[in-house]
Amino acid sequence: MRSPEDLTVAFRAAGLKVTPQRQLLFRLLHNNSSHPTADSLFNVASELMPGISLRTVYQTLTDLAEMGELQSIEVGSGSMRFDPNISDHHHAVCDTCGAVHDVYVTRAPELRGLDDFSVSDARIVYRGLCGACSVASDS
Amino acid sequence: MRSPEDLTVAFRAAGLKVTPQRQLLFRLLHNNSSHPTADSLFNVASELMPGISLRTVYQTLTDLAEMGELQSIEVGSGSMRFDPNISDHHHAVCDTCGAVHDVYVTRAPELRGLDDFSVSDARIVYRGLCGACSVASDS
DNA sequence: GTGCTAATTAGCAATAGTTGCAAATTAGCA
DNA sequence: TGCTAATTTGCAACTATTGCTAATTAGCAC
Repeated sequence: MRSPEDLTVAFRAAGLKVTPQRQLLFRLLHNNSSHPTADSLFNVASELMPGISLRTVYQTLTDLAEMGELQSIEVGSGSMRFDPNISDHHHAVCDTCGAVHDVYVTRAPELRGLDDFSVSDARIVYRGLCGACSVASDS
Repeated sequence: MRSPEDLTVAFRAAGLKVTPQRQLLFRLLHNNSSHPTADSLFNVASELMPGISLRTVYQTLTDLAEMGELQSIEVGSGSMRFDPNISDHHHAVCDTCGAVHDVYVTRAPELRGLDDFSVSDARIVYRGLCGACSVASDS
């Protein structure tokens, strides 16, 4: 995702308005690698801007995703997560703490059984134990 | 997933009862590669056994998944899908018709950025156009 | 076959996450 | 400064799923 400043320009160029709510969300998402849900973002945003609505958070996330500034990912936690890292990468989810980590895959897997299918996107979700939880379970 | 006959034995061995509802679902799932949702199974089951409850379909799917006879998969369609194919494979989803196909991957991808994470499972979801939809869009 | 008991079913309420809608507000332009 | 379309908010609605409970039933012992 681009910087809040760049997004301000991009939003205006797309005929979208730049409101204080959106600026706040731009800042909260920039360089955010926590893969937040709409709700967790709403909680943080509410501290800084009491009265902001969850609906607005959803709306802005949808706008950003439509502009290609965000990736929305599903990792089986029940709610959608948003990732401002739009480089080609995948995700690893800790079964214990639920944390989501970015993963880069160097060798594209080779497919079988996909004779008649043109692939436009591939997403890998790894599951397992993250470092911290793996240490915690040694006892 | 094992045959309805084998599942009957396995359920009883696990202290679970084998009801007509469950037997019907065993049959509907056996060799089923359509990756059905609970609701789509319920619709088919209702034709054959009017009065069967959606709740029972969910319950039986949960039981089968817990016994390792079914894989539950999420492909972003909003609802869980169930796959009686429990061999090591992945899925390809057509963006046009929504059909889900089984995919086998021969070469495990090599990871970067996962220093401290012990992977226990990996799931790949491909998106694109299936053969039929790709033909249909040539015009 | 009969009876017992725990498992199951069905129906409905409840929940979580998300989206639709409409009135009031506001950004951004002329 | 004023206009207008975009936005925000609050709430209702919606979908997929699970919780709960009374009534039913499978499967065992006899």
